[in-house]
Amino acid sequence: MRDRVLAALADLEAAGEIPAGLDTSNVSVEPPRDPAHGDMATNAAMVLAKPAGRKPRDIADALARRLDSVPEVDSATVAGPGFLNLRLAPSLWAGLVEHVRAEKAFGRSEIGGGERVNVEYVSANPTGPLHVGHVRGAVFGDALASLLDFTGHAVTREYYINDGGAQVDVLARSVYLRYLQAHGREVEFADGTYPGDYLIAVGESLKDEVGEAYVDQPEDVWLEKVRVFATDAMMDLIREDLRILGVKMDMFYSEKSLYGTGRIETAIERLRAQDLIYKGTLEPPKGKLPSDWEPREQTLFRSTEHGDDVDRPIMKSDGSWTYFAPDIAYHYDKIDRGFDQLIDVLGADHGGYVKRMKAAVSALSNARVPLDVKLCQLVKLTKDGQPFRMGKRTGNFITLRDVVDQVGPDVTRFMMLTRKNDAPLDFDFDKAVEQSKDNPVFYVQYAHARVRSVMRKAADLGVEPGAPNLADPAEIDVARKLAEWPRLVEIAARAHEPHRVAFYLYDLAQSFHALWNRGNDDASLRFLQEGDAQATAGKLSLPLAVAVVISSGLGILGVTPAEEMR
RNA sequence: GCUCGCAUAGCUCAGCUGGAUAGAGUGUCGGCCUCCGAAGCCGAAGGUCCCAGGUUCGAAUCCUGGUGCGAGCACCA
Repeated sequence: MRDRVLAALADLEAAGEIPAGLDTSNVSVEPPRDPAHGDMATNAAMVLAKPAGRKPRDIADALARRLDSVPEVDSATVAGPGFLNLRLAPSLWAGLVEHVRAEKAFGRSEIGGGERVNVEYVSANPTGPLHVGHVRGAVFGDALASLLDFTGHAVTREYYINDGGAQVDVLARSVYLRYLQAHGREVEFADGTYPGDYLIAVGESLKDEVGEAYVDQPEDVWLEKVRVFATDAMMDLIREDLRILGVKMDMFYSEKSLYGTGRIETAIERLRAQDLIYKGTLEPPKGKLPSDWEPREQTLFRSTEHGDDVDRPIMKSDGSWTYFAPDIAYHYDKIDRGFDQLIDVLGADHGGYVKRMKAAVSALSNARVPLDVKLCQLVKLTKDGQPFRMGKRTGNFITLRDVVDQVGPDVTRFMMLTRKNDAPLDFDFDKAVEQSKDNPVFYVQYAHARVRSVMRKAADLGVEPGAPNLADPAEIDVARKLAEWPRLVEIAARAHEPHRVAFYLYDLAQSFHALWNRGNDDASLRFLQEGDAQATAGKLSLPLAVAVVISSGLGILGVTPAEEMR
């Protein structure tokens, strides 16, 4: 439609009514907020008034005369300060609905242009099963990846395994204690070990594997072996957790695999070549000083050159790498693999980490590869009106499995996407289980199920969908909502905001339910026209088109469209 | 103290990257099932879009400065 308007503008230009060479990039042609204004509206006259040296109303009038003669436009009227409202012919809506019904890929786009995008998400430490805090990031990252895929990007979904740091040693020692326990020894879980019950089984299977080989042996005999054994076991747990949530990764990338290969050194050298690495002593942090602060000379990355607030240590004073160094190497590896864009999905507690990582990626890629870090805020779990508390110390926390077992993967995923990622999310267990209208998942699935129900009945009657016949405002309303889908997908993809899809689906379901209920009052609006196969055929395309969009939208979110509600 | 994020109806939140009279859900009040599934629909009431400036035809949206809340802030990842 925008093309029509631009063509009309070109006509005006040719006719000498407006000056040539105007910048039309700000001209928008969109459905207006208030449908009473028309089907489409353009701000062309207001945008162009100033550069053209004409009054907005004059341009709008001239444009209206041109557009009136376009066949798809029923009427073009000037309103307000210079808006041009277009009323489109019903036949155009019918054509759209038919298109959507026949074209299952409606909404898919190629705006990504095959750009290679790496989405890293979850990346939970391999020290235990995933808990609720991880679920949000997992669902968000997964939906974002699907959204980018839907819009023509070549997406890689990736999990970074932090198996190189001190926390996996802690894990290994904790498993060792369980191993001793499996041999009947009395053990004590000191601070700084993981007491979770989930390690009992790991200790036992370690016993099955090595027998008594590690009992009463010094740490240097078993630590390395137990670490590998334990992290493998934890990753199996995590993979299983992801599976029940319906998250599929393309790639698990091990931090440990970076060590001893010179890759960290290579990445650091690359920074050094740009004079971004130096030895120095950081200023103490402003405000409250940590009690044990003392100045230390460290190897630092000059991240301030790339927008960070202070330079960051990459090497500890004892000469070993900080966690930041392998992270730099890991991101360098992503750049090296040829990605055009990187996205990290992290928990909100990593906020302080964003600038330094962006600085590193900017430096390593000569500012070629953008890194977008999406921080997911906390999930506040409530049940019976009471907040759930998780104690990491006690090893007592709500696991992903607890949530999925109780409410199912579909509800879990949808609920996690009903808030934008940078706002905290309330997850109410009772409502999630309740399956009532408080629960938006069911509202959307219900719409889909209603369509399927109609189709089953139509099939019984032997009626096939035919050319759509739309007349009633409620029908046009649904069609209009469908027409927004491709544009919404593009906006959501550009903004990296999959939650927009969830809200859109709710809106679409709403206008569909409204139409459905209009059928209660007005029999002519029912999809199944009793005893009139031809009329029924004309009605079936619209609900089918709705089902097409709902299922591809839910597909992006990773939620199953329901065939029927039970 | 610094950094990042958030602030919109009683409550929980959308708001299409600057458009017209700011929208849903929930709660309150009032209606709709001999009917393709009422797990639904329709209507009413409810607003200083945190405050103050600025940018322009036009601001909830962009900029500056405040206020409040949250998260983070040197050899932990």
